[in-house]
Amino acid sequence: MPELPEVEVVRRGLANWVAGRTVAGVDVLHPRAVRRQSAGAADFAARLTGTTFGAAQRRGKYLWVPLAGRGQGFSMIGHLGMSGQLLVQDPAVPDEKHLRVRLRFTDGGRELRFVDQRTFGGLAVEEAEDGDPEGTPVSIAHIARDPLDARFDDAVFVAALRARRTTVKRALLDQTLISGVGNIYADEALWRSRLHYDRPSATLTRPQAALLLANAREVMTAALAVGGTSFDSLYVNVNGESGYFSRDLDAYGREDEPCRRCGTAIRRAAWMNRSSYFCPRCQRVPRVRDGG
DNA sequence: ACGTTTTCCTGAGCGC
DNA sequence: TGCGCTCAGGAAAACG
Repeated sequence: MPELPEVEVVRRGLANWVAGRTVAGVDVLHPRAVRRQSAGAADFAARLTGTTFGAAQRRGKYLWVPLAGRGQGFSMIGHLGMSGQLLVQDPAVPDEKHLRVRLRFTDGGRELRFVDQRTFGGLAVEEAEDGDPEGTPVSIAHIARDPLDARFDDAVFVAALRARRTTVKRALLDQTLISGVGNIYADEALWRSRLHYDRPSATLTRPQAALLLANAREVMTAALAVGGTSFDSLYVNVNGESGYFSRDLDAYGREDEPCRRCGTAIRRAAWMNRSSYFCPRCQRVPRVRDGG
């Protein structure tokens, strides 16, 4: 499942393979893949055709490519959802089963393909913030910066986390508070911080909140260094290759396996229609003292 | 206004 | 063999 490190790997692939190339044509094979485009698939194709791609950017799990030439002032935004892939593929390679969008280039070289089994992801051409050299799409203004962004403000995050009336894992997954963290890296950051997912965020001390942030940053940096986390063929880089971080996970997906700190069996709990993996010994919810 | 729940989607895996 | 069920989960809309 693509979270920050996986999306960053894809962003780098786009920067390497499609920057400076001009779009010759667009095939939308599934309208749901461009549902963010309010005027529809034909509008998506028309807005891209003839534009030149700039350097790919990323915020959290969103990525985008600023457009130049006749697309000036707009960006192509993408989100991989759960199973989205952006592949740079030789035109001779047969269509993937779940190919949703194809972009062909004027140089006749490798095309860009958006492949997505579950169709939670998508592409769109959107207006960029006025005068922003990075072409940040207006529609993601509400997404917080991510912890690998030089402009992420640690002190603001720590204060906001402690001000929230919610639980700590919900807060980690709230992209308006901190972006890029999904279920896998949330569980990993909590494990490293010895915090239970249902811990009320307002009960964290300032050092605990700072440690949680540092651990989230650290685990995502480590994952990025080895190409991200892959469990199956659903997450790959633009060349179709998997990452290797899954072997280094300490909590996620390790139900019944021994905690690498204390040996206690890792537990999986149903949580918000998904799963939370945690060590029942290292990560306890502090008992709420009753009234007295 | 804010926090919580629902909704979207498809394929793998499993019990019967 | 096939059917129905559960699970995977990001983010925005809908809800309270």
